[in-house]
Amino acid sequence: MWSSVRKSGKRGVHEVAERAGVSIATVSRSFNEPGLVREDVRKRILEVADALGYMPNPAAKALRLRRTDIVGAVIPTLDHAIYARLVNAFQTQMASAGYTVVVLTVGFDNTDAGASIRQVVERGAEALMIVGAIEDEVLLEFLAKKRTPVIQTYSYAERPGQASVGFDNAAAMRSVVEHLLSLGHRHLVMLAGPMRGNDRQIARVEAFRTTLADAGLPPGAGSVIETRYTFQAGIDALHATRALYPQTTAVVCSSDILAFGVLHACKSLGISVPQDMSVTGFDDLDFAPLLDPPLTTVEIGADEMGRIAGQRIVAALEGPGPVQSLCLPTRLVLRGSAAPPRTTR
Amino acid sequence: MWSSVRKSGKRGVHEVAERAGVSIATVSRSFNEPGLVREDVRKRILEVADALGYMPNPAAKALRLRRTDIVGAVIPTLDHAIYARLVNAFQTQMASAGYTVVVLTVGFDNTDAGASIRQVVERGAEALMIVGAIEDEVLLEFLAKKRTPVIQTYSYAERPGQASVGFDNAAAMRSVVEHLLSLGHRHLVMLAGPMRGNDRQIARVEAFRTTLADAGLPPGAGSVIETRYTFQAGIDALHATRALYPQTTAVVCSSDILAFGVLHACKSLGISVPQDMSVTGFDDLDFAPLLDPPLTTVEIGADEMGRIAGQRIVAALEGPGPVQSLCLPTRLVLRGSAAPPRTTR
DNA sequence: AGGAACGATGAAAACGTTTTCTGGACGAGT
DNA sequence: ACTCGTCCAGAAAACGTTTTCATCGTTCCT
Repeated sequence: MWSSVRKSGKRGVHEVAERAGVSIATVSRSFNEPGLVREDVRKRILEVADALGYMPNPAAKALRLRRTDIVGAVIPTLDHAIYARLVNAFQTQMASAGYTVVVLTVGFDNTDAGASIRQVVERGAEALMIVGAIEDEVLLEFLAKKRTPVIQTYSYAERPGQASVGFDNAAAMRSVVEHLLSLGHRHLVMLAGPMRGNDRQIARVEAFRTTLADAGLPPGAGSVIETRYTFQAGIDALHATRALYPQTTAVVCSSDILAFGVLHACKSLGISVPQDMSVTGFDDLDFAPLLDPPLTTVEIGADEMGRIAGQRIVAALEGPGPVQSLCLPTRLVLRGSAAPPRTTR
Repeated sequence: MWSSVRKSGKRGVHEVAERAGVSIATVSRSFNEPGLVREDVRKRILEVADALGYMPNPAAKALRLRRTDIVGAVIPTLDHAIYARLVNAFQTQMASAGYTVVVLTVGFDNTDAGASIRQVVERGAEALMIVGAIEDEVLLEFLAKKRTPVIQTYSYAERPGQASVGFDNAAAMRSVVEHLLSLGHRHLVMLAGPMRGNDRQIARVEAFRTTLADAGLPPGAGSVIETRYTFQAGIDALHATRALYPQTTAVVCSSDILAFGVLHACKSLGISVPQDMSVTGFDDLDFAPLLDPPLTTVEIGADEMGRIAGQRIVAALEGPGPVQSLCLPTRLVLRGSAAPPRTTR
C-alpha cells in the first residue's frame, strides 16, 4: 500500500525540496524569482513539483506575505440584475489585478450588516466595496482602525472617512420628477424600495418630495408607497395607487423592476400608458427599451461604477493615499412611457 | 508621537497576552474554548482584546487549522439573472454554514476555464460549485488528486468523478419540442446559446434535433441558430429566422432572455404571438409571466439547485464520503406564447 | 494526612511559506 | 598568486495561530 505513494512526512515545499535534492529556499525561489536559480536546477524542481502536484499553501503564503489578495463586495442581493452587473464588473476588474472577490449579500438594510461585514474582514478581506453607506458607526471606526480601504458605491457621500464611487441619487430623482412636471403632471406617486438603512432610497424619496414642493405644488400632489423590489410588488403597488390616489397621472418607480410590474398591471387594467398614465423607471436595465411602451428611466452606468470602484480599490491597496472619490453622472433616458397627461376638464 | 499608541513589537495574540498578563495559549483559549479559562481572567482578556481591536489573523488560523472555509463558485457570468439566482442561493446556504464563497465568472466556454479554476483553488478554495461540466481532463485529475469536492450544477452527468446537482437538459428540451409538435407545429427553429464548451447547450440542441427526428419529421423541419445570450440577440435572431426559414411557426429559445427579444421583435414586425408564431423560453425567470403574451417556458428551480448544492458541498466537506448527486425535475410551464399554428393552405 | 483527581495555566512545537544573511565556488583583474 | 566580485544555494528566522504536554495548586476521598 505504501509502495507506490510514498508519503514522506514533509509536506509542500519541503517535499519538493527533498526530492529535488535542494533546499526549500531554492524551491521557493524557482517559483517566485526564477532568475535567481540556475536554469537546470530550476527545471528539475519544476518537474518534481509538477509530478507531485505541488501547489503553495495559500494560508502560509498569506501569513508570510501579510496579504491575502482578497477583497469583499457587500451588496443587498444578487437577485437584482443591477447589483449583479455591478459585482460582475467589479469582479472582472479585480480579477485582472490579481485579486479574489468574495461577495456578501446582506439585504437592503445596511444597519444590520455590521456583523456580516466584520466577518468578511475577519476572513481576510483587505478592502471592501459596499453598496450604499455604512450606517454602523462603530463598524466604520473599526474599519478605519484596521486601515481597510472601503469604497461606497451606488450613492455618493462627502463624509470624510467614507470614499465613494457613486452617483447623486437625489439629483437623478429630481431630473425624473422635473421632467414629469414639465410634461404637465400634477398628481404623482412614487414607488420606493425598502427605505430602512438604505441611503439611496431615502435620498430619492426626499428629492421626490422637495422637487414637488419647490415647484409650488401642495403636499398632496406627491405620495410615496414603500414596497418590496419585485415585479409582483410593482403590480400590487399600482393597484394600491388606483385605490388610494385615483387622480394620479404619473407613477415614478425607484427601479425598472417595479416599473415593469406597473406597466403590466396597467395593461391588464386597461389603463393605457402613457396616455392615461405615465410611468418611469430607474437603472435602465437591459429590458427597459423592450417594454411596451419603452421605459423612460435613468441610466446609472453600473458597469462603469463597478469597474472604477475596482480600479480605485487596487490603487488604494497598492499605492499610498486614501481612496479617491468620484461622482458619476446619470442620464435621464426619454422613451415612450412618459408623456403629457390627458388634458382634464 | 509614541506616547499614546504604544507599538509593542508583538502583534496579535502576543500583544493581547502581554497586556492581559497571561500566555498566548490562554488568549487563544478564551476565544475558542471559553469553558477552559477562568471567568475573571477571560473577561479581562476580552476587554484588552476589545480595546486593542484585536482580531485573529485569518491566514495564521487557516495555516494552523488546515482549513480556509472558502469555497468557489464557477459560473458563466453574473449578468444573467439565472446564474445570479443560483449563486445567491448557494452563497446564502454556504454562509449559514460558516463558509465564504468566492465567485468566478469564466464565460460560457468551460474548456478555457482551467486556469481560472486552478487559480481559485490555489487561493484556498476547498470545494467548488461549477455551472456545467468540467471539460478539462487534466484539471479534473488535478482536483481529484487534491481531493477537492466538486459539484456540477445546471446539468446532470453520471460520470464517476463528477458529482452533480442539476437537471436533465435534454429531457427538458424534449418536453418543449414535444409540446410544440403536439400543437401541430412542423417547422421549428431553435435559438441556442453559445455551444462551445457548454454541455447544457449541446444537450438541448441534440434533444431538439432527435425529438424532431423521432417524430418522423424531415431534417429540414428544425433548424438551429447559435447566438449570444442577450435581448438584442433574440431580436436579431428572429429577423434572421424570418429571412432564412420563412415558413417557421415556432421559435424555441434556450433562454427566457432570448424569448423576450423574440417577442419584442415579433411585435415590432406585426407578427402576432401565438397566432402567427409560437415562442417558448427556458429558465422561467421572474418576468416570464409578465411578458405579452405570457411566456411558455421551462421552470428549472435555480434557487433550490443552489441551496442543495450548498448543502451537499458542506456535507462532503465535513462528513466522509463523496458528494451525492441529484437530478432535479423540470417543469414545462404552459402560458400564452405557444398555441397551434394557423391552419395553412 | 496522604495521595488522587481535577482545573487552570504556560512552554513550546507545529502549520508551510518567503526572505535575509551567510558562505562556497568560480572567474577575472592586478 | 591573491583578492575581489559575482553568482547560486542553504540555514534559519520570521509570520500568528492552535494545541499537546507538562506543571502547579486545590479539593476531595479514604
